[in-house]
Amino acid sequence: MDQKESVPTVPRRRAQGLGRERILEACLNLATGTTPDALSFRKIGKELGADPTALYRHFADKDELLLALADKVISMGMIGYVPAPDWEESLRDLMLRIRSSFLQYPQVATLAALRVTGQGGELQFVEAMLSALALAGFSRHEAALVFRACGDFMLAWTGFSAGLLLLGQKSEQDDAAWVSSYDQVAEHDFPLAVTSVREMAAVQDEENYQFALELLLGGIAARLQH
Amino acid sequence: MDQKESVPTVPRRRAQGLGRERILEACLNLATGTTPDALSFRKIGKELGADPTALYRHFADKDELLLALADKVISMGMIGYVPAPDWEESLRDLMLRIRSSFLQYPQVATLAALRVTGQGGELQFVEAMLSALALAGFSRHEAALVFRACGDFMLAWTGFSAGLLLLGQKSEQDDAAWVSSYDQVAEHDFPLAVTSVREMAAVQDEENYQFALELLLGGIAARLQH
DNA sequence: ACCTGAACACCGTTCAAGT
DNA sequence: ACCTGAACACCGTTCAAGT
Repeated sequence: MDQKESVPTVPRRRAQGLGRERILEACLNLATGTTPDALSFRKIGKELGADPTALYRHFADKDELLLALADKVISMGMIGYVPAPDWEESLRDLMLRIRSSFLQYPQVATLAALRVTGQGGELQFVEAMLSALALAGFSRHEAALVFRACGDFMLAWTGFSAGLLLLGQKSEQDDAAWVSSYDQVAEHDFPLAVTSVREMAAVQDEENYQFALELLLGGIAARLQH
Repeated sequence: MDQKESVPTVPRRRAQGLGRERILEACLNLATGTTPDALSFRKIGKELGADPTALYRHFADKDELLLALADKVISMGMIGYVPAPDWEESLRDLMLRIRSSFLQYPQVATLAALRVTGQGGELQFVEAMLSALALAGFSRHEAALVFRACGDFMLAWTGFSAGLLLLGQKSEQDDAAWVSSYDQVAEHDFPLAVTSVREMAAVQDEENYQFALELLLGGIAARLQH
């Protein structure tokens, strides 16, 4: 009630100050979409209406900014998650929702897929995964191994997919070149490759991930029956 | 025998000319090791004793150079491959040998894991994979789906692993930070994560890939039994 | 026909200077 | 306490000029 605390707690106080939260918001805005280098300091600065180097006042370097962004993206992906009665359903849900959250911000996904944030969102995800694996009946040791396999499977493939999104039309050119180059190959030398190239090139990344995920989950289930 | 053709065909003719082969060799030399940006045009030029921009005389751009490099690496990985009597053994072999060939040149792996070379090495790999899947009894359509799942699993994870190699000690710092940050978390809130973090962090990437690969192969085998 | 070197538009990061 | 702007050492790529 005195002069110091009389400033009302309306959200717009210190609106022109930078602050970590405002910076992270601006970064997520920029990271929607598939522009490579969308997250350069110069572009973030422009988005914020501030000098690029002002960011160093709030984050030690690009790395720290990136990890904070990544954890935010994981947290957003965990919103609304509820464990299913079936452990396999929970695993599937987790490995789809974090992936799709990352793919909304491809630039964050490519840069942070191989990093450990060590922060809240990641903790939620890890706890949920381990909980599902415990429910499945895995021992603590086995659960740790299966978690790493699943987690890195998801992160590796998500980084891969995000890279494809950022490649954009270059990736489509690759697929076209795949078909046309195999068409010029002697069918006698590579009969299976030449016959199947169209079918293989037609597979879209998202269905491919889901198919591989089912294979992986199938392998995990098979492992439970000794 | 006349003056034009009298130059002996010893290997050292046009030794100072650049040529695609010499450039590719120099690139592979530079790409051994885990230096990020080892394959910049300026560094390649230095390695060759030529101006960086001279490369544009032999490759349209960095992309074309990269695809040629990637295909060379795949070809090297296929050397000595012989199909096993067991289809599962062949798949495993292929998905380990191409990975390990790429990981000898991490810089090539990160840059080219999500590209299609459309060239000879890739053709050999694709044909060998499809051949193993046909032996397993998969239909043409199913084989195409399983190939894409296996191929992209291998490429995605290999790109992931190469990225870890290039991160170097930063990646080790991440693992250390993983353990220490979870140690500061209330065990009541995240009991499983806090209990298992050491065990999870201890898993090495190579064993992790091999474990996940076995799960995937298990899932494929399970799928064959309807 | 092939190579050179200056130049352009970008990076992340540092640091002295401003307010 | 926070922000600015010039500077540094890098990128890939283009282009006029050399031989």
